[in-house]
Amino acid sequence: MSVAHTGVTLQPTGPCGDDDCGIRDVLDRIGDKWTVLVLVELAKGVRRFRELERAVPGISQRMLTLTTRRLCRDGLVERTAYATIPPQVEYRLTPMGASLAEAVARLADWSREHKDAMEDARGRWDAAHADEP
Amino acid sequence: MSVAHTGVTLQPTGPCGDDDCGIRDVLDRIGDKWTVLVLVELAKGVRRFRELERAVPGISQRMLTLTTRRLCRDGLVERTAYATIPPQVEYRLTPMGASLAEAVARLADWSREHKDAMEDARGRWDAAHADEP
DNA sequence: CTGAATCCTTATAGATACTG
DNA sequence: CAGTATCTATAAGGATTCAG
Repeated sequence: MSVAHTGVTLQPTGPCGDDDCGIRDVLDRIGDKWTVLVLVELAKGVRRFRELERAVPGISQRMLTLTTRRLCRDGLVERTAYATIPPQVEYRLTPMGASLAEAVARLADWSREHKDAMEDARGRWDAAHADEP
Repeated sequence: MSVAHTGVTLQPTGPCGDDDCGIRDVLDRIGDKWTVLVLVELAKGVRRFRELERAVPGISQRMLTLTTRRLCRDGLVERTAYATIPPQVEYRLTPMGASLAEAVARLADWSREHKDAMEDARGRWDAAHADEP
């Protein structure tokens, strides 16, 4: 399980620069525009393609296809296709995908907790730098 | 706003449909290429501009400037400039920044725990789809 | 040393039309 | 319904130069 509640888990001289501590790996996967939204929606239960499309407003068919495929490829989502007419495809999180969704939800917690403080900070910053180019 | 014209403007994705859980908010902030790396480096202690540049290999001066400025603006990092010659500028995490770094470290934990499983999954997927376009 | 100002390349994603 | 296939727009990031 997790370690270190006292600070960021890092090695003393910290190779978080050269080949980092795994942070870039996750972000390369969920850092895009749609992945987490699909992930979070699937965390609510099994969804069909069209259901996902409606549940994630603004996503294009193309991006949903690419996003789900990447998630499947990474073993985070399982795809089940039924040879019916019209076709029917179900997506569901794998256990690994669910654990990622869980970890991501923690970040969302952080966001909600600090949203106001950050907006205040931005307000102050913008006010203090209102003159500069 | 005065930051916009310099280049970095992570486009807001808008509310995540019915319930914006805050996930997009965080990712719009740390989902870029450099922010978390700088964040994690600063979690190790106070750093000067050049120290950061060396500690985060591959980052350009421009991106380091933009990244630190954004972090400062959001109240995650505090900047202290000394009017020496040559100039000397120190960056350090605020408590809020430290708490974000902590949350991000949890995600890194997840990554390390599942890195192998994901690579296996990708290997299987690629093998199973070796023929298709 | 710590930036700011420009120009330029390339990922990423949006729009649209087509298909089994 | 669940995708493919193109084409295009945009902005994120890189390289370089200049400045306090």
